[in-house]
Amino acid sequence: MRPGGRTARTKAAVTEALVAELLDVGYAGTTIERIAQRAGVAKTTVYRRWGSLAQLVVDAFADTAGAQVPLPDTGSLEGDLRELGRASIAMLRMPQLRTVFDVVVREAIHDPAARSALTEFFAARIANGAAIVERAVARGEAAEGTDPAEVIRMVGAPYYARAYITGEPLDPALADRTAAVIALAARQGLLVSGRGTPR
Amino acid sequence: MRPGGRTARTKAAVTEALVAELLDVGYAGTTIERIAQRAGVAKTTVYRRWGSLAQLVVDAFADTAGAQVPLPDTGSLEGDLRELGRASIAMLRMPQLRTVFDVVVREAIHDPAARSALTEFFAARIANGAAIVERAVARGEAAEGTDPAEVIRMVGAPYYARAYITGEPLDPALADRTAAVIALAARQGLLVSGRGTPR
DNA sequence: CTGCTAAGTGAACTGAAGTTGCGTTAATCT
DNA sequence: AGATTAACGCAACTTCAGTTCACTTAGCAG
Repeated sequence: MRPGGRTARTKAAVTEALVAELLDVGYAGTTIERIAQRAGVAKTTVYRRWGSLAQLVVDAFADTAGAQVPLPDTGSLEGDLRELGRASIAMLRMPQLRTVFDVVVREAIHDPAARSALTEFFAARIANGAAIVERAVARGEAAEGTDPAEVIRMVGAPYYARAYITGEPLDPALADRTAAVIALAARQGLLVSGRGTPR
Repeated sequence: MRPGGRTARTKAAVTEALVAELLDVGYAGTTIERIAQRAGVAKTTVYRRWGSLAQLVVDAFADTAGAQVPLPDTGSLEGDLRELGRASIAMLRMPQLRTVFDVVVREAIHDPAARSALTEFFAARIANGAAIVERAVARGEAAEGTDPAEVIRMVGAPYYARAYITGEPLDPALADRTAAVIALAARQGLLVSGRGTPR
């Protein structure tokens, strides 16, 4: 009963109903009872398997988030960082993805399960993006010893800060400026690991 | 009855009880009923004046957040930005302030009242910090036409992104590196308003 | 001092989220 | 195929946040 049986069908049905409900009535209006009804499942089932709405969302996110985004390779560090930034902005603008992401960010503030799902999501993205920086170092566009993780983190920070903290608009042009700033810093050796670098 | 009468006393008592409860049992464990009890007030009163726990927190935040933080003036842009960053990190580490801030950030994701409270809070901080950049331009440390708001925003982004999005640790040393990166970018004219600058 | 009104009180009520117990279905093992 | 067991369904129940309403108190005006 573990692999592709009833369990998997139920999970798929519930997850689909969840996303549909989130889009229809928003997180505030979403209830487990309605999701269960929509998925053609008893609410007991949902409560037993997930326990709460938040955990259900986190679970759905953790499943989806693994999708690898193809890394840009424009030939220059600044170009790659710009593409990376545009991808982040585009992601934050996809309604159905954003809805789920919003919930995870909210829950992560006080729920350890959501926190680790989100942290792992970014850890994977950062690890994935490191190749960009390594190529740049090889080309001499970034100083020897530049910390790849720190570069990728710095590139993403402005978008997320705007979207979730200051609440300011997300303009794709922001990616241009951010890429220029970080590429310059990397070239000048301001992002080498070690001094002034946490961890 | 408007000024310093019963109304004001009630508000003060409830606000104090709110913060105490948040610190004692966390947001998840906090209920309006307990706050009312602790404040020596009927829960009806709280429901009528604030309507929900979230709005109560937002109200408390909006009242407190006006406090002006003294601007650093170290004599150099990088030094000022570093101090600014350290202040942000320190703020995010004060438990009772952080508790309230966490709730506002959470609520801002789906509640317009919390969203505008938070956005206004940062707008004030950014406006306040602009003087640092203007001094730097006057000293020739930043390019003519550098957008003060953008500099301040960029300096803050990494801390908030770490605290609320990626969930990575907040090391005061992060302020050093961030200040160096942004100061360099400002000097090189990468943060002038106009091209590539949203709004 | 007397009356007026905004604000607060307390208790009863409502409704829906979440739980429990037991019977049923469906995948897996031999 | 029959036995086994994990997962699901259903209906009743519990619990508590949030509402309602009739009544009381405190500040203010004339």
